[in-house]
Amino acid sequence: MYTYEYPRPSVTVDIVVFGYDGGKQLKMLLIRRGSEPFKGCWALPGGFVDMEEDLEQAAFRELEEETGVKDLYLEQLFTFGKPGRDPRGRVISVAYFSLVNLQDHPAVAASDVDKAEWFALDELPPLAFDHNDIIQVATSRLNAKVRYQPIGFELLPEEFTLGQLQQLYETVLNVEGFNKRNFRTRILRTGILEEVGRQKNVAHRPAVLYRFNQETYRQLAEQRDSGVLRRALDFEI
Amino acid sequence: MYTYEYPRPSVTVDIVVFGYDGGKQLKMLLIRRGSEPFKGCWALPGGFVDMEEDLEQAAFRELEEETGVKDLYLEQLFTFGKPGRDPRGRVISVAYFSLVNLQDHPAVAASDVDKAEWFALDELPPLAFDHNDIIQVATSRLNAKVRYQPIGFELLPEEFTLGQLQQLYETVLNVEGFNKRNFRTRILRTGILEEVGRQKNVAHRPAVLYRFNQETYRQLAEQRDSGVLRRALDFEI
DNA sequence: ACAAAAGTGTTAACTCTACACCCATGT
DNA sequence: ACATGGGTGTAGAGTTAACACTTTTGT
Repeated sequence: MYTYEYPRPSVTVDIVVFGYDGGKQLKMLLIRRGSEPFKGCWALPGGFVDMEEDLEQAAFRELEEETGVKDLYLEQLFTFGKPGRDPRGRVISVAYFSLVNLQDHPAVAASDVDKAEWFALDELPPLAFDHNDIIQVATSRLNAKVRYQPIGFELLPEEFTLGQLQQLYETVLNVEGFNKRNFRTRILRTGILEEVGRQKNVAHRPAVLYRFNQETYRQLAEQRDSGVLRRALDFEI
Repeated sequence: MYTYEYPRPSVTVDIVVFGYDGGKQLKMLLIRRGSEPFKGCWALPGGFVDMEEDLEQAAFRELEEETGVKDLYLEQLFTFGKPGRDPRGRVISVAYFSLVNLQDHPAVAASDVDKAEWFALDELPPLAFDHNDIIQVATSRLNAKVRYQPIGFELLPEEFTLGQLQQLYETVLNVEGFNKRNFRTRILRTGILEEVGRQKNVAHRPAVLYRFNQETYRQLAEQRDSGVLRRALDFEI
């Protein structure tokens, strides 16, 4: 038992993971709750922060424990703390946000009774707590992020074609039929893609495979932030 | 006394308020701590979240209690939770962020022993806790925000000239000598400024006074977010 | 030969940049 | 008259948007 002079809230983390498999739908990683409250209900992976671990560490730990998903990049999203958002009492939750490709993160292990699954974004089940609000904020963030950061880095496999990248952008922005010519010109002029080969065994002209050059990206982002470059690194399509 | 089955962290809010007075420096609102730890040291305004209040409410309350500053717009910045950031034990702090004009928020009341003061950004005193880190994150956020949101809304008095707005942008972006012609064209074409009169009693051609039209801004932002407009509302100067 | 997707050339409309210049006011 | 900051015209460079076209592969 732990005793304090003033009442204290509990602190949790919740993790919103968007996954992409090359199709026309983004997916999201959810778990089925094995215990009360909301037992049997779908929810975002997450749980209580331990006293000696950093918030981000807690997010990595809970995510792996509950879904088996690991080795990803987490970004803090927002902290939800409205009184009453959790029936167990005052619970403040720091939400994290991630983008992964489903090929590299297919494993969805179950810890004990919980179950984890990828859901298409437009077929999400009813969710526990205020997790709909959290997903709403995450979706807005993704839509904003796509305009100024190269999300392909995270959502596509290591090597990809410009066609795949364009399909991804159309999926995330929920539009169709970007002009191929102009999409290519825009992406390539940023200079952050590196040719690494060609497709093999496809029933059409094999596409050039590209890889994101993280180092080039880092340098350009730094130059932009320090004001040297003004209009570089514009991911508006 | 309050007793729990598992240990719990404390949760605080800290508020980063940037102020602008028309000059070449932004200012920041700090308080002098009247109690341990870091007694006598300068720090961001902030304090413990009450059990029945929302996080944002706590930020408003602490800010007013400690500095007298109120009636401002707060935006959540980031949550800092590294173990060891506070000598009192595990303390997780949700940081908020605000922009105000100093004319409308000059009052800097002292609650009991604490003192509150505006400091020029490049003359900040040594700060308590990890408040330097928090300010660092806030400064980055401001620099990013200036590119896609009309910060003049918050940092300038209700009515202002394009000259004042340009001075503000030069201050925030830390550059000099934007081309006046092009600055004007860019700002005016967004359509979010509304003419409200002319300067009086100035020793030069009186400038047109403008006001931000919040309603127009809201509509444009909505259209952009829903994908109707693509390149509207670009605040890149 | 065909289907399928990759990839290219080109042009008219538009936007950006830079610089020079004019304007209205108080002293 | 002049200092001061407000405000405008414009041309050349650069970018965007749109469309039609060519290329390379497997079947």
